[in-house]
Amino acid sequence: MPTPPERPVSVRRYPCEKCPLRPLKIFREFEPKELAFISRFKKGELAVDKGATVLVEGSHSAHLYTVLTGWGFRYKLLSDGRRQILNYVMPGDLIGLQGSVMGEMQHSVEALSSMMLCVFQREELNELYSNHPGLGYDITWIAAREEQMLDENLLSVGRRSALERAAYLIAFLGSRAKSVGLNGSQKLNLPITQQHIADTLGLSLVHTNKTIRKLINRKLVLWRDGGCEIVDIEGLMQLARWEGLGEARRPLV
Amino acid sequence: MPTPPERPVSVRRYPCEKCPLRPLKIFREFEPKELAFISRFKKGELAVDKGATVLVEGSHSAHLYTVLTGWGFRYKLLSDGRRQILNYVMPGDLIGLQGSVMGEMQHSVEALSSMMLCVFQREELNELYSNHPGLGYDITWIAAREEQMLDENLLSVGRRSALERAAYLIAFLGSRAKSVGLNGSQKLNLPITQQHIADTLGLSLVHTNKTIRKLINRKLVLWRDGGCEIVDIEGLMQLARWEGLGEARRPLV
DNA sequence: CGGCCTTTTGATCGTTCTCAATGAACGTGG
DNA sequence: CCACGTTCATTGAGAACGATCAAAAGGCCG
Repeated sequence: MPTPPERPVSVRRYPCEKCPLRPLKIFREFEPKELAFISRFKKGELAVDKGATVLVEGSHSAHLYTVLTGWGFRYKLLSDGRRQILNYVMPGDLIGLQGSVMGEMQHSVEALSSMMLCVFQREELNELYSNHPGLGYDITWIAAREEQMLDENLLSVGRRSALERAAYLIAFLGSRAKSVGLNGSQKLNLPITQQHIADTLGLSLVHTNKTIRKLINRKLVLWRDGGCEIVDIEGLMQLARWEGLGEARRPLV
Repeated sequence: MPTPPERPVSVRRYPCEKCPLRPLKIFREFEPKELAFISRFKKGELAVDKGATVLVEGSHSAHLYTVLTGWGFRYKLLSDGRRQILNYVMPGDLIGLQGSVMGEMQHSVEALSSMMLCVFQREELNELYSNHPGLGYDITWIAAREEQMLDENLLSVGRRSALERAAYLIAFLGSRAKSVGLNGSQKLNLPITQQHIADTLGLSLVHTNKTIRKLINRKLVLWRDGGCEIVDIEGLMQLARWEGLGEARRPLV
């Protein structure tokens, strides 16, 4: 049940100067001037409920968002309802760039948990490019990183077996979550259902279930509390023949 | 047989002012200042033989290329040799942006036909962003477009049947080729083997052959002269439930 | 002519899908 | 507190799609 996007709340509980994400070592440091611009660029915060639709394919959104907290996913639908999840979004990720740059969203975004988003005004992107070329470069960097993740996903869906695919996906999400500090102590808990995994891997729900059971039997993951917990990420990576994400520091807009 | 990238030839048979691509209606018009910068940004031309490797996964290329003529494809390999073709490149496309922006190529690029590439110096990207924000924005635009194509491909490989996938791919390549004027008269001829199609769709070669035969029997395509000829692109799109590419004019760097 | 690459075909195998049903966990309203 | 609906996970059986194996045919080029 798609919920229409809320209008941004104007309350700003997280001023950019006190951004909880920025101190993470994975993000590059910003010049004070850049930070000041970002702070001005930011129009407010938007709270999104679990299950709500953040952006809809075909819409012309006037906004660009950065995820502050929570998880979501990008997906596309075929006209008969088949769904393909393209990628997941988590804290620090930019959403809606495609719509901002190319005019119309070609995919939808849904919240996997409740989320808090920073809201930016699409029109001011031009000013960003004009006055802060470093930030413009950063946006390209972010787009290139998204492309890299998609390449990896496409390799997986196209050429890995069901078991390898599942192992890859879980290791991939675990690595990303860890890099933004989403691991309570050591254990990574992914807030996704098996239906999400199926729609990401291009498999049926039933076969996905049987595949995950194999991962559980191999003591690579656990399934509890309605989500997936990673036990042995090294084992998952080895099974999937996956090298892991690059460790480069990245920009946070 | 991967051929190491040649060093750029300095001969410039195609000065930017006389670029054969720029007049095409699909590309947006550039300011004289922008054109002058691009012309200075361009370091030369590189001729690549059919079958040669243009960029290698893992390498740190100092160059960024725009395709002037010819076809190629981007791909990734698993350690046991399974290959996934990620996307195709044709005139007007930028290649190597990932390597330029993020430091290391995460995929390889191979020439499907002989190609002519415009060579740009990676280091000068910063100057581009600083002095020509409009061009910086364009590069982001190009990256977002690539992401959009990948989304579409991922949907296809993940959720379409073999027949739909093949129809989608051929229609997709045909549409792109047409938009850059690669249709000799009306007929579109794609210079790819069935092995390429198989590696793009995530299918085996044998099954790909049988699938293409069905398309031929339905009079949607022909196969001749070692390549694919499109007969009925509407029929292909309908079979794949594909809406077609957006018609927006795009930048050409 | 002989060798290579690509396409084609048939036969069999196995992975994954579909259908159908059940079970477990949770929240809600009576 | 319990009955009920809902969502998500699980299981079995049979069917279908696509993979693999093997072989041959066609085209191209030296």
